[in-house]
Amino acid sequence: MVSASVKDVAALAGVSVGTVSNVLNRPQKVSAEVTLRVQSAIDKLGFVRNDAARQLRAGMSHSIGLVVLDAANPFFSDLARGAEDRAAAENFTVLVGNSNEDEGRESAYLDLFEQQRVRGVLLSPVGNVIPRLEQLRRRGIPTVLVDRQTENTSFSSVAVDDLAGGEMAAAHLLSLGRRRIAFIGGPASIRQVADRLAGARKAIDAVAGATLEVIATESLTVLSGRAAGESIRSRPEAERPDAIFAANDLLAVGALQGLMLMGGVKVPQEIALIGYDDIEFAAAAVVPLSSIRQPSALIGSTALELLLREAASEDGFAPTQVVFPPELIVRASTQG
Amino acid sequence: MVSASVKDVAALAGVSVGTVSNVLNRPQKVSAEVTLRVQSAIDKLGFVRNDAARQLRAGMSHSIGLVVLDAANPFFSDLARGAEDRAAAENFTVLVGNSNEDEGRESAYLDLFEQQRVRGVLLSPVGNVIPRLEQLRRRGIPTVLVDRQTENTSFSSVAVDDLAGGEMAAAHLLSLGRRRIAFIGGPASIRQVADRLAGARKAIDAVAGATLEVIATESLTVLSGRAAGESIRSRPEAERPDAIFAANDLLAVGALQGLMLMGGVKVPQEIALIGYDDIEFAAAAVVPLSSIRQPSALIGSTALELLLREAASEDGFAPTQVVFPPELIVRASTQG
DNA sequence: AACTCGTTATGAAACGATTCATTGCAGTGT
DNA sequence: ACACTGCAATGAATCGTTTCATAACGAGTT
Repeated sequence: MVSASVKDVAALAGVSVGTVSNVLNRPQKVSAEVTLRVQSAIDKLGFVRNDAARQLRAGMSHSIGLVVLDAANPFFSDLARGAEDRAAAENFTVLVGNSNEDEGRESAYLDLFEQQRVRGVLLSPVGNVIPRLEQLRRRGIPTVLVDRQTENTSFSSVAVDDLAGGEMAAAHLLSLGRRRIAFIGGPASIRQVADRLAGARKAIDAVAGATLEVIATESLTVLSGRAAGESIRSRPEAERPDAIFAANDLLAVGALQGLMLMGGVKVPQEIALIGYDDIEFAAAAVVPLSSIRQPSALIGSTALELLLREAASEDGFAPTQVVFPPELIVRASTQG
Repeated sequence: MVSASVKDVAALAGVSVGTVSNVLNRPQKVSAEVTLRVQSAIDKLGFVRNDAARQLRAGMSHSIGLVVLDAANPFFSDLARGAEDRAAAENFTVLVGNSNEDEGRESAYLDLFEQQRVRGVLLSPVGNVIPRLEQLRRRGIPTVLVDRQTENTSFSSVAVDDLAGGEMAAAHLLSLGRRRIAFIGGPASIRQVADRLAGARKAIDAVAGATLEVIATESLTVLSGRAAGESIRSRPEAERPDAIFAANDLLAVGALQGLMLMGGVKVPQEIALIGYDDIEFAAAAVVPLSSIRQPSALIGSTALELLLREAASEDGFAPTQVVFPPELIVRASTQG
């Protein structure tokens, strides 16, 4: 026998299976003496509940499915952590799937979660999943979208206001007296990039004499940022911007390297620099980076809470859109 | 009714439940005509298999549990990816738990995995878990240790030879003609750190006139590395080492920053620098970093394969220890 | 016509935990 | 002595899938 069942425990303790179950789930219903006997039988046999049987009977699992775009991205691992901690507090487990920005993998994880009868799904979507999510909902599995504001208000979502974040970053640079601002970022097809740029433009348009230059990059990586930084450094001094807003911290770190290479441009004296995301590495850069912080863990925990509330309520739950404000973190790269 | 069962499908298709199950699991046993009828019933009802019921019947799940020390560490996320990909190929799912170097969380995940009746566990251990693993084994759940060579040969393990890696790194520096080597790393209680240092010492002792200086750090972070780098830069030129081996890439990146600050020490002209792990960021550093690459994804996939083999075999499986050789990656920080 | 295969399809049993209507029993009150 | 209350414990039924011994049926052999 590989593992003991309630039946074995009941036999050894000389009680019925129902009583064993009561000891496990409603201890107050069972007399102290019997509880003791059952407990010692459990210990002796090394009994461990079979989750599959519990779930089958319960009809639903105690798990939440989470699909992220990129498990290696600190933003998502923080988000996942936030969700997991919140879930643990409610006695739920989070199953994490990494779609790697691939629609096929995303879909495979949704299938898996459906088979597992998860209580709900947290999703940072790749493609147009709305029809699939509507199907899930019809089968009693609610979804909350994370890191994406959606036009479709029939689903709950938790996101950060990237427009406000972009505005905040640009306004900070303007408040330092900088007027020739460069935005580094791309591809423009990524919503976050577009929103952050739009926010920056809004702030800059509001100040007379301030100009915005957009330096497009192919990706949101350190390498792309470095190339952008180097191209700025190689310009005649008069043609350089006096401040840079990078669409994320990886770009900013790269830009910093590109600018400082060979005793080049001084940051922040000649060019002030601000990034976005406030990843752990930002504070540890050669010149500690100012950044716009996103409450990644809070996004995760909030999304999970919304999801559980939605799952608990009978149909007719009103979808809720939560948008967090970003936060400005000032460090050396925009000081002095 | 929230979701349809085989019974509903059978009724609609006008066949027995056994036949529906056969369509799902042994299609060749069922006539084409019936298969068609069942399939269309499945589609019409939106039937989705209930995994809990399958598992209950099967007695074991199709999942593998994986507990890592730090989900945010690229090394572990790569390892997890390797394991997941290999698992997917065998139709298994990997449940990832993050112990965050906490014994309590580690233990909680092992409990959870046991309740889920996972097929096996992949573990990067925190404390002394051997007794717990022996208990698991007695209950039919095998374990493979990852990223840890263990004296205890009763369990399979997959790891990298850190001694050889350290030796390789130091030998590379020596081959450049450098003789005053500094090792940056700590705390010494971490086995990986100790092994890498021991390997370096071995290589250095073999070369007459070569010296090794150990600069202890509190942690394996960018910040610690930077402090070490700055302390070296602030020395009189004659007392500086001519090469540095950092215990991991985060330290190396930090050291690089500390050295280059304010047009300081030139890397690699004045001081050559090599790190360890070959994280993605290493290639993107101000001066691209040489490093010792660990095959993280390969470790994950190999561990998973060992585990499945062990799980499939009846008792009496001979535990296997796999040790991978590290690989030297030469970049600008040790060239020229 | 009786028979043996071979191919399909059947449906009851089993997996293990939980639930709930029911029973047993001791104690109270009349 | 009887009824009543309340607490403990019982055990059969249930969840949905898979399995396997059995049945049904048609085709081919004698």
